[in-house]
Amino acid sequence: MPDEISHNTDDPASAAPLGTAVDRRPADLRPDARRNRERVLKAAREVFAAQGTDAPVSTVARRAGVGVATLYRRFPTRSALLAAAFDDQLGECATVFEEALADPNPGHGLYTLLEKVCTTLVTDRGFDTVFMTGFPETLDYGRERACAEAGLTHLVQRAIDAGQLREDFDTADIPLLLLAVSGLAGQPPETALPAARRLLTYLFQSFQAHPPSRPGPLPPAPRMDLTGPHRTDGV
Amino acid sequence: MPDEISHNTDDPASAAPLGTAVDRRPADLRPDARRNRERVLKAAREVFAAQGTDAPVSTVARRAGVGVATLYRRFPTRSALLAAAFDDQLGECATVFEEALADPNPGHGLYTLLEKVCTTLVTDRGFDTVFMTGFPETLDYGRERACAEAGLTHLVQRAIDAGQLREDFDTADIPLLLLAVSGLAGQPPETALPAARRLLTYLFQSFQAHPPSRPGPLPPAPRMDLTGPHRTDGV
DNA sequence: GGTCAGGTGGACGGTGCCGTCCGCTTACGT
DNA sequence: ACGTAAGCGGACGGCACCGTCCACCTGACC
Repeated sequence: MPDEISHNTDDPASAAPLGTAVDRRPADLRPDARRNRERVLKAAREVFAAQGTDAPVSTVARRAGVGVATLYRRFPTRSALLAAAFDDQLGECATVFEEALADPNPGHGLYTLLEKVCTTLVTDRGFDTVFMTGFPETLDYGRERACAEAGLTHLVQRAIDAGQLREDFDTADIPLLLLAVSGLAGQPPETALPAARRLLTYLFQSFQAHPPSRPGPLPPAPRMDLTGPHRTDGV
Repeated sequence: MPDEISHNTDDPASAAPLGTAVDRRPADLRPDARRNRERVLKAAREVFAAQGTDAPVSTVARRAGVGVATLYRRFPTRSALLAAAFDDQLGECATVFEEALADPNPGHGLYTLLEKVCTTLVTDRGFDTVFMTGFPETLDYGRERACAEAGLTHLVQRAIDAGQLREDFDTADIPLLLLAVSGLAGQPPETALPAARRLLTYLFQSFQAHPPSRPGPLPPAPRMDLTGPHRTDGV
Protein backbone atom coordinates (compact mmCIF):
# COMPACT_ATOMS: atom_id res chain seq x y z
CA MET A 1 0.00 0.00 0.00
CA PRO A 2 1.56 3.28 -1.00
CA ASP A 3 1.18 5.17 2.23
CA GLU A 4 3.83 7.48 3.53
CA ILE A 5 5.75 7.95 0.39
CA SER A 6 8.85 9.99 1.13
CA HIS A 7 7.59 13.51 1.53
CA ASN A 8 9.88 16.48 1.51
CA THR A 9 10.23 17.73 5.00
CA ASP A 10 12.04 20.94 4.02
CA ASP A 11 14.65 19.63 6.39
CA PRO A 12 18.19 20.11 5.14
CA ALA A 13 19.18 16.77 6.61
CA SER A 14 16.81 14.97 4.27
CA ALA A 15 18.68 15.92 1.13
CA ALA A 16 18.15 13.25 -1.48
CA PRO A 17 21.56 11.65 -1.97
CA LEU A 18 20.32 9.94 -5.10
CA GLY A 19 21.09 11.17 -8.56
CA THR A 20 17.52 12.29 -9.03
CA ALA A 21 17.91 15.25 -6.69
CA VAL A 22 16.36 17.65 -9.15
CA ASP A 23 14.15 19.42 -6.66
CA ARG A 24 16.61 21.53 -4.78
CA ARG A 25 15.56 22.41 -1.26
CA PRO A 26 13.37 25.51 -1.29
CA ALA A 27 15.44 27.12 1.45
CA ASP A 28 18.31 27.62 -0.98
CA LEU A 29 16.16 29.47 -3.44
CA ARG A 30 16.05 33.17 -3.90
CA PRO A 31 12.96 34.51 -2.16
CA ASP A 32 11.15 35.38 -5.37
CA ALA A 33 11.85 31.94 -6.74
CA ARG A 34 10.68 30.42 -3.52
CA ARG A 35 7.47 32.37 -3.71
CA ASN A 36 6.92 31.25 -7.30
CA ARG A 37 7.56 27.69 -6.31
CA GLU A 38 4.81 27.93 -3.73
CA ARG A 39 2.47 29.52 -6.22
CA VAL A 40 3.11 26.74 -8.69
CA LEU A 41 2.45 24.08 -6.10
CA LYS A 42 -0.76 25.75 -5.01
CA ALA A 43 -1.93 26.05 -8.60
CA ALA A 44 -0.94 22.46 -9.29
CA ARG A 45 -2.93 21.21 -6.34
CA GLU A 46 -5.97 23.15 -7.47
CA VAL A 47 -5.76 22.19 -11.10
CA PHE A 48 -4.99 18.53 -10.54
CA ALA A 49 -7.68 18.25 -7.89
CA ALA A 50 -10.24 19.75 -10.24
CA GLN A 51 -9.23 18.22 -13.56
CA GLY A 52 -7.25 15.14 -12.72
CA THR A 53 -3.66 14.28 -13.42
CA ASP A 54 -4.09 14.66 -17.15
CA ALA A 55 -4.42 18.40 -16.91
CA PRO A 56 -1.88 20.17 -19.12
CA VAL A 57 1.15 21.58 -17.39
CA SER A 58 0.63 24.91 -19.12
CA THR A 59 -2.67 25.29 -17.31
CA VAL A 60 -0.91 25.00 -14.02
CA ALA A 61 1.66 27.55 -15.11
CA ARG A 62 -0.98 30.00 -16.27
CA ARG A 63 -2.95 29.62 -13.07
CA ALA A 64 0.19 30.18 -11.06
CA GLY A 65 0.91 33.29 -13.08
CA VAL A 66 4.33 32.07 -14.18
CA GLY A 67 5.82 30.93 -17.44
CA VAL A 68 6.17 27.31 -18.39
CA ALA A 69 9.92 27.47 -18.18
CA THR A 70 9.79 28.50 -14.54
CA LEU A 71 7.64 25.56 -13.75
CA TYR A 72 9.84 23.13 -15.61
CA ARG A 73 12.90 24.53 -13.91
CA ARG A 74 11.56 23.50 -10.51
CA PHE A 75 9.79 20.36 -11.59
CA PRO A 76 11.61 18.98 -14.58
CA THR A 77 8.97 16.45 -15.41
CA ARG A 78 5.27 16.07 -15.11
CA SER A 79 5.68 13.28 -12.57
CA ALA A 80 7.88 15.44 -10.39
CA LEU A 81 5.24 18.13 -10.33
CA LEU A 82 2.55 15.66 -9.45
CA ALA A 83 4.60 14.07 -6.75
CA ALA A 84 5.45 17.45 -5.24
CA ALA A 85 1.89 18.71 -5.48
CA PHE A 86 0.49 15.75 -3.61
CA ASP A 87 3.39 15.46 -1.28
CA ASP A 88 1.68 16.88 1.77
CA GLN A 89 -1.40 14.78 1.17
CA LEU A 90 0.82 11.75 1.05
CA GLY A 91 2.44 12.90 4.26
CA GLU A 92 -0.94 13.29 5.88
CA CYS A 93 -1.69 9.77 4.77
CA ALA A 94 1.39 8.56 6.55
CA THR A 95 0.33 10.32 9.74
CA VAL A 96 -3.13 8.84 9.60
CA PHE A 97 -1.56 5.50 8.94
CA GLU A 98 0.61 5.69 12.00
CA GLU A 99 -2.33 6.78 14.09
CA ALA A 100 -4.21 3.75 12.86
CA LEU A 101 -1.37 1.46 13.80
CA ALA A 102 -1.23 3.02 17.25
CA ASP A 103 -4.94 2.70 17.87
CA PRO A 104 -5.54 0.16 20.67
CA ASN A 105 -8.74 -0.88 18.93
CA PRO A 106 -7.52 -2.32 15.63
CA GLY A 107 -10.94 -2.45 14.00
CA HIS A 108 -11.57 1.18 14.78
CA GLY A 109 -8.09 2.11 13.64
CA LEU A 110 -8.54 0.35 10.36
CA TYR A 111 -11.92 1.91 9.78
CA THR A 112 -10.86 5.47 10.44
CA LEU A 113 -7.75 4.98 8.35
CA LEU A 114 -9.73 3.80 5.36
CA GLU A 115 -12.40 6.37 5.91
CA LYS A 116 -9.88 9.18 5.74
CA VAL A 117 -7.93 7.83 2.83
CA CYS A 118 -11.11 7.21 0.90
CA THR A 119 -12.33 10.72 1.59
CA THR A 120 -9.17 12.17 0.11
CA LEU A 121 -9.30 9.74 -2.76
CA VAL A 122 -12.75 10.90 -3.71
CA THR A 123 -12.44 14.58 -2.91
CA ASP A 124 -9.20 15.29 -4.67
CA ARG A 125 -9.38 14.23 -8.20
CA GLY A 126 -5.99 13.07 -9.33
CA PHE A 127 -4.87 12.02 -5.89
CA ASP A 128 -5.98 8.55 -6.79
CA THR A 129 -3.52 8.40 -9.65
CA VAL A 130 -0.64 9.55 -7.50
CA PHE A 131 -1.65 7.35 -4.63
CA MET A 132 -2.15 4.26 -6.71
CA THR A 133 0.79 4.51 -9.04
CA GLY A 134 3.19 6.06 -6.54
CA PHE A 135 5.61 7.14 -9.24
CA PRO A 136 8.29 4.50 -8.97
CA GLU A 137 10.67 6.69 -10.98
CA THR A 138 10.29 9.82 -8.92
CA LEU A 139 10.01 8.60 -5.36
CA ASP A 140 11.79 5.84 -3.54
CA TYR A 141 8.72 3.84 -3.32
CA GLY A 142 9.67 0.31 -2.45
CA ARG A 143 10.87 0.67 1.10
CA GLU A 144 8.03 2.83 2.36
CA ARG A 145 5.57 0.69 0.60
CA ALA A 146 6.87 -2.54 2.01
CA CYS A 147 6.87 -1.00 5.46
CA ALA A 148 3.30 0.21 5.07
CA GLU A 149 2.23 -3.15 3.76
CA ALA A 150 3.75 -4.94 6.71
CA GLY A 151 2.08 -2.57 9.14
CA LEU A 152 -1.21 -3.02 7.44
CA THR A 153 -0.97 -6.79 7.53
CA HIS A 154 -0.23 -6.59 11.20
CA LEU A 155 -3.17 -4.30 11.83
CA VAL A 156 -5.48 -6.60 9.92
CA GLN A 157 -4.24 -9.62 11.83
CA ARG A 158 -4.82 -7.85 15.13
CA ALA A 159 -8.35 -7.01 14.07
CA ILE A 160 -9.02 -10.61 13.11
CA ASP A 161 -7.60 -11.88 16.40
CA ALA A 162 -9.78 -9.40 18.26
CA GLY A 163 -12.82 -10.89 16.54
CA GLN A 164 -13.55 -7.67 14.69
CA LEU A 165 -12.82 -8.90 11.21
CA ARG A 166 -13.97 -12.14 9.68
CA GLU A 167 -11.42 -14.92 9.49
CA ASP A 168 -11.29 -14.98 5.74
CA PHE A 169 -10.54 -11.29 5.43
CA ASP A 170 -7.38 -10.78 3.44
CA THR A 171 -4.93 -7.90 3.42
CA ALA A 172 -5.41 -7.79 -0.32
CA ASP A 173 -8.99 -6.75 0.34
CA ILE A 174 -7.72 -3.32 1.21
CA PRO A 175 -6.27 -2.48 -2.18
CA LEU A 176 -9.48 -3.97 -3.50
CA LEU A 177 -11.53 -1.55 -1.45
CA LEU A 178 -9.28 1.35 -2.41
CA LEU A 179 -9.60 0.56 -6.06
CA ALA A 180 -13.34 0.28 -5.74
CA VAL A 181 -13.61 3.63 -4.05
CA SER A 182 -11.37 5.23 -6.61
CA GLY A 183 -13.92 4.16 -9.17
CA LEU A 184 -16.18 6.79 -7.66
CA ALA A 185 -13.56 9.49 -8.03
CA GLY A 186 -14.89 10.61 -11.39
CA GLN A 187 -18.15 11.80 -9.90
CA PRO A 188 -18.52 15.36 -8.68
CA PRO A 189 -17.36 15.50 -5.06
CA GLU A 190 -20.76 16.31 -3.61
CA THR A 191 -22.10 12.94 -4.74
CA ALA A 192 -18.84 11.02 -4.67
CA LEU A 193 -18.26 11.65 -1.00
CA PRO A 194 -21.57 10.28 0.32
CA ALA A 195 -21.28 7.48 -2.20
CA ALA A 196 -17.89 6.53 -0.87
CA ARG A 197 -19.17 6.61 2.68
CA ARG A 198 -22.08 4.39 1.84
CA LEU A 199 -19.90 1.93 -0.03
CA LEU A 200 -17.47 1.84 2.85
CA THR A 201 -20.30 1.16 5.29
CA TYR A 202 -21.64 -1.67 3.19
CA LEU A 203 -18.21 -3.21 2.96
CA PHE A 204 -17.37 -2.87 6.62
CA GLN A 205 -20.62 -4.47 7.57
CA SER A 206 -19.56 -7.35 5.40
CA PHE A 207 -16.11 -7.43 6.92
CA GLN A 208 -17.45 -8.04 10.41
CA ALA A 209 -16.80 -11.42 11.95
CA HIS A 210 -20.21 -11.65 13.57
CA PRO A 211 -22.78 -9.54 11.77
CA PRO A 212 -25.86 -8.57 13.80
CA SER A 213 -29.09 -10.21 12.69
CA ARG A 214 -30.34 -6.85 11.52
CA PRO A 215 -27.77 -4.85 9.56
CA GLY A 216 -26.70 -1.48 10.95
CA PRO A 217 -27.80 1.84 9.51
CA LEU A 218 -26.38 3.25 6.29
CA PRO A 219 -25.45 6.79 5.35
CA PRO A 220 -27.83 8.21 2.75
CA ALA A 221 -27.58 7.16 -0.90
CA PRO A 222 -26.79 10.01 -3.26
CA ARG A 223 -28.51 10.26 -6.62
CA MET A 224 -25.83 9.83 -9.21
CA ASP A 225 -25.73 9.89 -12.95
CA LEU A 226 -22.90 8.04 -14.53
CA THR A 227 -22.78 10.10 -17.68
CA GLY A 228 -19.25 11.20 -18.05
CA PRO A 229 -16.28 11.92 -15.84
CA HIS A 230 -17.58 15.37 -14.84
CA ARG A 231 -14.61 17.59 -15.21
CA THR A 232 -14.94 20.39 -12.73
CA ASP A 233 -13.04 22.83 -14.88
CA GLY A 234 -12.13 25.95 -13.04
CA VAL A 235 -12.17 27.97 -16.27
CA MET B 1 -28.69 2.54 -16.01
CA PRO B 2 -27.54 2.37 -19.60
CA ASP B 3 -28.65 -1.11 -20.45
CA GLU B 4 -30.09 -1.99 -23.80
CA ILE B 5 -28.94 0.98 -25.73
CA SER B 6 -30.33 0.86 -29.24
CA HIS B 7 -28.26 -1.78 -30.96
CA ASN B 8 -28.18 -2.18 -34.68
CA THR B 9 -30.06 -5.26 -35.64
CA ASP B 10 -28.90 -5.27 -39.26
CA ASP B 11 -32.60 -5.30 -39.97
CA PRO B 12 -33.57 -3.07 -42.90
CA ALA B 13 -36.73 -2.05 -41.07
CA SER B 14 -34.69 -0.39 -38.36
CA ALA B 15 -33.36 2.35 -40.61
CA ALA B 16 -32.58 5.39 -38.53
CA PRO B 17 -34.99 8.07 -39.69
CA LEU B 18 -33.05 10.67 -37.76
CA GLY B 19 -30.60 13.06 -39.34
CA THR B 20 -27.73 11.22 -37.78
CA ALA B 21 -28.09 8.24 -40.09
CA VAL B 22 -24.41 8.22 -40.94
CA ASP B 23 -23.98 4.52 -40.52
CA ARG B 24 -25.69 3.22 -43.58
CA ARG B 25 -27.07 -0.25 -43.27
CA PRO B 26 -24.35 -2.80 -44.04
CA ALA B 27 -26.65 -4.68 -46.40
CA ASP B 28 -26.48 -1.80 -48.89
CA LEU B 29 -22.72 -1.86 -48.98
CA ARG B 30 -20.64 -3.33 -51.68
CA PRO B 31 -19.35 -6.70 -50.50
CA ASP B 32 -15.77 -5.55 -50.17
CA ALA B 33 -16.87 -2.55 -48.15
CA ARG B 34 -19.01 -4.74 -46.01
CA ARG B 35 -16.10 -7.03 -45.34
CA ASN B 36 -13.91 -4.09 -44.43
CA ARG B 37 -16.57 -2.78 -42.11
CA GLU B 38 -16.55 -6.07 -40.24
CA ARG B 39 -12.80 -6.08 -40.11
CA VAL B 40 -12.79 -2.59 -38.65
CA LEU B 41 -15.34 -3.53 -36.03
CA LYS B 42 -13.40 -6.61 -35.06
CA ALA B 43 -10.19 -4.64 -34.78
CA ALA B 44 -11.95 -1.91 -32.82
CA ARG B 45 -13.29 -4.42 -30.33
CA GLU B 46 -9.87 -5.91 -29.85
CA VAL B 47 -8.00 -2.65 -29.57
CA PHE B 48 -10.50 -0.94 -27.31
CA ALA B 49 -10.80 -3.99 -25.11
CA ALA B 50 -7.05 -4.16 -24.72
CA GLN B 51 -6.12 -0.49 -24.51
CA GLY B 52 -9.25 1.32 -23.46
CA THR B 53 -11.31 3.90 -25.25
CA ASP B 54 -8.41 6.28 -25.57
CA ALA B 55 -6.67 4.12 -28.11
CA PRO B 56 -5.91 6.07 -31.29
CA VAL B 57 -8.21 5.49 -34.22
CA SER B 58 -5.25 4.93 -36.48
CA THR B 59 -4.31 1.89 -34.41
CA VAL B 60 -7.67 0.37 -35.11
CA ALA B 61 -7.30 1.11 -38.80
CA ARG B 62 -3.85 -0.41 -38.96
CA ARG B 63 -4.97 -3.52 -37.12
CA ALA B 64 -7.92 -3.84 -39.46
CA GLY B 65 -5.58 -3.52 -42.41
CA VAL B 66 -7.45 -0.55 -43.87
CA GLY B 67 -6.69 3.12 -44.28
CA VAL B 68 -7.90 5.73 -41.85
CA ALA B 69 -10.20 7.21 -44.45
CA THR B 70 -12.04 3.94 -44.85
CA LEU B 71 -12.64 3.80 -41.17
CA TYR B 72 -13.84 7.38 -40.98
CA ARG B 73 -16.13 6.83 -43.92
CA ARG B 74 -18.07 4.20 -42.00
CA PHE B 75 -17.76 5.73 -38.57
CA PRO B 76 -17.48 9.45 -38.97
CA THR B 77 -16.51 10.08 -35.42
CA ARG B 78 -14.69 8.37 -32.67
CA SER B 79 -17.87 8.03 -30.64
CA ALA B 80 -19.65 6.36 -33.52
CA LEU B 81 -16.91 3.80 -33.78
CA LEU B 82 -16.99 3.12 -30.07
CA ALA B 83 -20.74 2.83 -30.03
CA ALA B 84 -20.70 0.45 -32.98
CA ALA B 85 -17.87 -1.61 -31.57
CA PHE B 86 -19.60 -2.19 -28.28
CA ASP B 87 -23.02 -2.45 -29.80
CA ASP B 88 -23.38 -6.18 -29.46
CA GLN B 89 -22.10 -6.14 -25.91
CA LEU B 90 -24.72 -3.55 -25.13
CA GLY B 91 -27.29 -5.74 -26.77
CA GLU B 92 -26.18 -8.68 -24.70
CA CYS B 93 -26.58 -6.47 -21.67
CA ALA B 94 -30.15 -5.80 -22.65
CA THR B 95 -30.83 -9.51 -23.00
CA VAL B 96 -29.36 -10.28 -19.62
CA PHE B 97 -31.36 -7.43 -18.22
CA GLU B 98 -34.60 -8.82 -19.54
CA GLU B 99 -33.75 -12.25 -18.23
CA ALA B 100 -33.19 -10.71 -14.83
CA LEU B 101 -36.55 -8.99 -14.93
CA ALA B 102 -38.21 -12.24 -15.91
CA ASP B 103 -36.57 -14.25 -13.14
CA PRO B 104 -39.21 -15.37 -10.64
CA ASN B 105 -36.62 -15.03 -7.88
CA PRO B 106 -35.81 -11.30 -7.88
CA GLY B 107 -32.76 -11.59 -5.65
CA HIS B 108 -31.26 -14.24 -7.88
CA GLY B 109 -32.15 -12.26 -10.98
CA LEU B 110 -30.48 -9.17 -9.63
CA TYR B 111 -27.39 -11.07 -8.61
CA THR B 112 -26.85 -12.81 -11.90
CA LEU B 113 -27.53 -9.59 -13.76
CA LEU B 114 -24.90 -7.71 -11.83
CA GLU B 115 -22.50 -10.60 -11.93
CA LYS B 116 -22.62 -10.69 -15.70
CA VAL B 117 -22.45 -6.97 -16.23
CA CYS B 118 -19.55 -6.69 -13.82
CA THR B 119 -17.72 -9.47 -15.59
CA THR B 120 -17.95 -7.64 -18.88
CA LEU B 121 -17.05 -4.37 -17.22
CA VAL B 122 -13.85 -5.83 -15.89
CA THR B 123 -12.91 -8.06 -18.76
CA ASP B 124 -13.36 -5.63 -21.59
CA ARG B 125 -11.37 -2.57 -20.98
CA GLY B 126 -13.17 0.40 -22.45
CA PHE B 127 -16.58 -1.15 -22.13
CA ASP B 128 -16.91 0.71 -18.88
CA THR B 129 -16.55 4.04 -20.63
CA VAL B 130 -19.14 3.20 -23.20
CA PHE B 131 -21.46 1.68 -20.67
CA MET B 132 -21.19 4.50 -18.22
CA THR B 133 -21.30 7.45 -20.56
CA GLY B 134 -23.64 5.92 -23.09
CA PHE B 135 -22.80 8.52 -25.71
CA PRO B 136 -25.77 10.85 -25.51
CA GLU B 137 -24.85 12.34 -28.88
CA THR B 138 -24.59 9.11 -30.77
CA LEU B 139 -27.35 6.97 -29.39
CA ASP B 140 -30.86 7.80 -28.30
CA TYR B 141 -30.06 7.18 -24.78
CA GLY B 142 -32.80 8.71 -22.68
CA ARG B 143 -35.70 6.45 -23.49
CA GLU B 144 -33.88 3.14 -23.10
CA ARG B 145 -32.22 4.38 -20.01
CA ALA B 146 -35.43 5.51 -18.36
CA CYS B 147 -36.99 2.18 -19.23
CA ALA B 148 -34.08 0.25 -17.79
CA GLU B 149 -34.11 2.35 -14.68
CA ALA B 150 -37.79 1.75 -14.12
CA GLY B 151 -37.34 -1.98 -14.59
CA LEU B 152 -34.45 -2.00 -12.22
CA THR B 153 -36.37 -0.12 -9.54
CA HIS B 154 -39.15 -2.62 -9.89
CA LEU B 155 -36.78 -5.54 -9.59
CA VAL B 156 -35.19 -4.05 -6.51
CA GLN B 157 -38.56 -3.43 -4.93
CA ARG B 158 -39.59 -7.01 -5.59
CA ALA B 159 -36.41 -8.25 -3.95
CA ILE B 160 -37.03 -6.08 -0.92
CA ASP B 161 -40.62 -7.26 -0.65
CA ALA B 162 -39.44 -10.83 -0.89
CA GLY B 163 -37.17 -10.23 2.09
CA GLN B 164 -34.05 -10.77 0.01
CA LEU B 165 -32.72 -7.25 0.16
CA ARG B 166 -32.50 -5.05 3.22
CA GLU B 167 -35.16 -2.39 3.58
CA ASP B 168 -32.76 0.49 3.21
CA PHE B 169 -31.33 -0.75 -0.05
CA ASP B 170 -31.66 1.93 -2.71
CA THR B 171 -31.77 1.65 -6.46
CA ALA B 172 -28.96 4.16 -6.53
CA ASP B 173 -26.79 1.52 -4.88
CA ILE B 174 -26.58 -0.22 -8.21
CA PRO B 175 -24.81 2.56 -10.07
CA LEU B 176 -22.70 2.80 -6.94
CA LEU B 177 -21.74 -0.84 -7.23
CA LEU B 178 -21.11 -0.53 -10.95
CA LEU B 179 -18.86 2.44 -10.46
CA ALA B 180 -16.99 0.63 -7.72
CA VAL B 181 -16.42 -2.39 -9.92
CA SER B 182 -15.32 -0.24 -12.80
CA GLY B 183 -12.60 1.01 -10.51
CA LEU B 184 -11.07 -2.44 -10.87
CA ALA B 185 -11.14 -2.28 -14.63
CA GLY B 186 -7.62 -0.93 -14.86
CA GLN B 187 -6.13 -4.11 -13.46
CA PRO B 188 -5.10 -6.92 -15.77
CA PRO B 189 -8.13 -9.15 -16.36
CA GLU B 190 -6.70 -12.17 -14.57
CA THR B 191 -6.67 -10.31 -11.28
CA ALA B 192 -9.54 -7.92 -12.00
CA LEU B 193 -12.03 -10.70 -12.54
CA PRO B 194 -11.57 -12.51 -9.22
CA ALA B 195 -11.33 -9.15 -7.53
CA ALA B 196 -14.69 -8.12 -8.97
CA ARG B 197 -16.23 -11.39 -7.87
CA ARG B 198 -14.95 -11.00 -4.36
CA LEU B 199 -16.13 -7.41 -4.15
CA LEU B 200 -19.54 -8.41 -5.44
CA THR B 201 -19.78 -11.16 -2.86
CA TYR B 202 -18.86 -8.83 -0.04
CA LEU B 203 -21.46 -6.35 -1.18
CA PHE B 204 -24.21 -8.86 -1.68
CA GLN B 205 -23.65 -10.26 1.75
CA SER B 206 -24.16 -6.75 2.99
CA PHE B 207 -27.26 -6.27 0.90
CA GLN B 208 -29.05 -9.19 2.53
CA ALA B 209 -32.01 -8.37 4.75
CA HIS B 210 -31.14 -11.03 7.31
CA PRO B 211 -27.46 -11.90 7.27
CA PRO B 212 -26.55 -15.27 8.77
CA SER B 213 -24.66 -15.14 12.05
CA ARG B 214 -21.60 -16.49 10.28
CA PRO B 215 -20.90 -14.82 6.92
CA GLY B 216 -20.93 -17.01 3.83
CA PRO B 217 -17.79 -18.06 1.95
CA LEU B 218 -15.86 -15.71 -0.31
CA PRO B 219 -14.19 -16.31 -3.63
CA PRO B 220 -10.39 -16.14 -3.32
CA ALA B 221 -8.61 -12.80 -3.01
CA PRO B 222 -6.21 -12.10 -5.86
CA ARG B 223 -2.85 -10.48 -5.17
CA MET B 224 -2.94 -7.14 -6.85
CA ASP B 225 -0.49 -4.34 -7.27
CA LEU B 226 -1.96 -0.96 -7.91
CA THR B 227 0.97 0.43 -9.78
CA GLY B 228 -0.38 1.76 -13.00
CA PRO B 229 -3.24 1.13 -15.35
CA HIS B 230 -1.59 -1.91 -16.94
CA ARG B 231 -2.02 -1.38 -20.63
CA THR B 232 -2.29 -4.75 -22.25
CA ASP B 233 -0.86 -3.57 -25.52
CA GLY B 234 -1.28 -6.15 -28.20
CA VAL B 235 1.54 -4.41 -30.15
C1' DG C 1 26.03 51.33 -8.18
C1' DG C 2 28.00 47.52 -10.62
C1' DT C 3 28.31 42.73 -11.66
C1' DC C 4 26.64 38.37 -12.24
C1' DA C 5 24.59 33.96 -10.90
C1' DG C 6 20.22 32.82 -10.53
C1' DG C 7 15.56 33.55 -12.17
C1' DT C 8 12.05 34.50 -15.75
C1' DG C 9 8.79 34.23 -19.74
C1' DG C 10 7.61 33.54 -24.38
C1' DA C 11 8.73 31.44 -28.49
C1' DC C 12 9.93 27.32 -30.55
C1' DG C 13 10.60 22.46 -32.40
C1' DG C 14 8.85 17.85 -31.78
C1' DT C 15 5.23 14.52 -31.38
C1' DG C 16 0.83 12.19 -31.59
C1' DC C 17 -3.66 12.42 -32.60
C1' DC C 18 -7.94 13.86 -35.20
C1' DG C 19 -10.62 14.15 -39.19
C1' DT C 20 -10.54 15.56 -44.33
C1' DC C 21 -9.16 15.66 -49.16
C1' DC C 22 -7.93 13.83 -53.49
C1' DG C 23 -6.37 10.91 -57.00
C1' DC C 24 -6.34 5.93 -57.84
C1' DT C 25 -8.78 1.23 -57.77
C1' DT C 26 -12.53 -1.98 -57.95
C1' DA C 27 -17.03 -4.04 -58.33
C1' DC C 28 -21.21 -3.98 -60.75
C1' DG C 29 -24.59 -3.05 -64.62
C1' DT C 30 -25.08 -2.92 -69.56
C1' DA D 1 -15.42 -4.56 -72.56
C1' DC D 2 -16.29 -0.57 -70.63
C1' DG D 3 -18.31 3.41 -67.95
C1' DT D 4 -19.57 4.82 -63.62
C1' DA D 5 -20.21 5.21 -58.91
C1' DA D 6 -18.73 3.39 -54.81
C1' DG D 7 -14.73 2.36 -52.23
C1' DC D 8 -10.00 2.97 -50.98
C1' DG D 9 -5.49 4.63 -48.73
C1' DG D 10 -1.94 7.86 -47.88
C1' DA D 11 -0.88 12.43 -47.31
C1' DC D 12 -2.15 16.47 -45.29
C1' DG D 13 -3.58 20.57 -42.23
C1' DG D 14 -4.93 21.55 -37.63
C1' DC D 15 -4.60 21.18 -32.87
C1' DA D 16 -2.97 20.34 -28.17
C1' DC D 17 0.48 19.17 -25.50
C1' DC D 18 5.37 18.41 -23.98
C1' DG D 19 9.78 20.02 -22.75
C1' DT D 20 13.80 23.15 -24.25
C1' DC D 21 16.24 27.30 -25.58
C1' DC D 22 17.54 31.85 -25.34
C1' DA D 23 17.47 36.68 -24.62
C1' DC D 24 16.07 39.58 -21.10
C1' DC D 25 15.30 40.79 -15.73
C1' DT D 26 16.59 41.05 -10.65
C1' DG D 27 18.08 40.51 -6.26
C1' DA D 28 22.26 39.69 -3.41
C1' DC D 29 26.78 40.80 -2.55
C1' DC D 30 30.96 43.65 -3.15
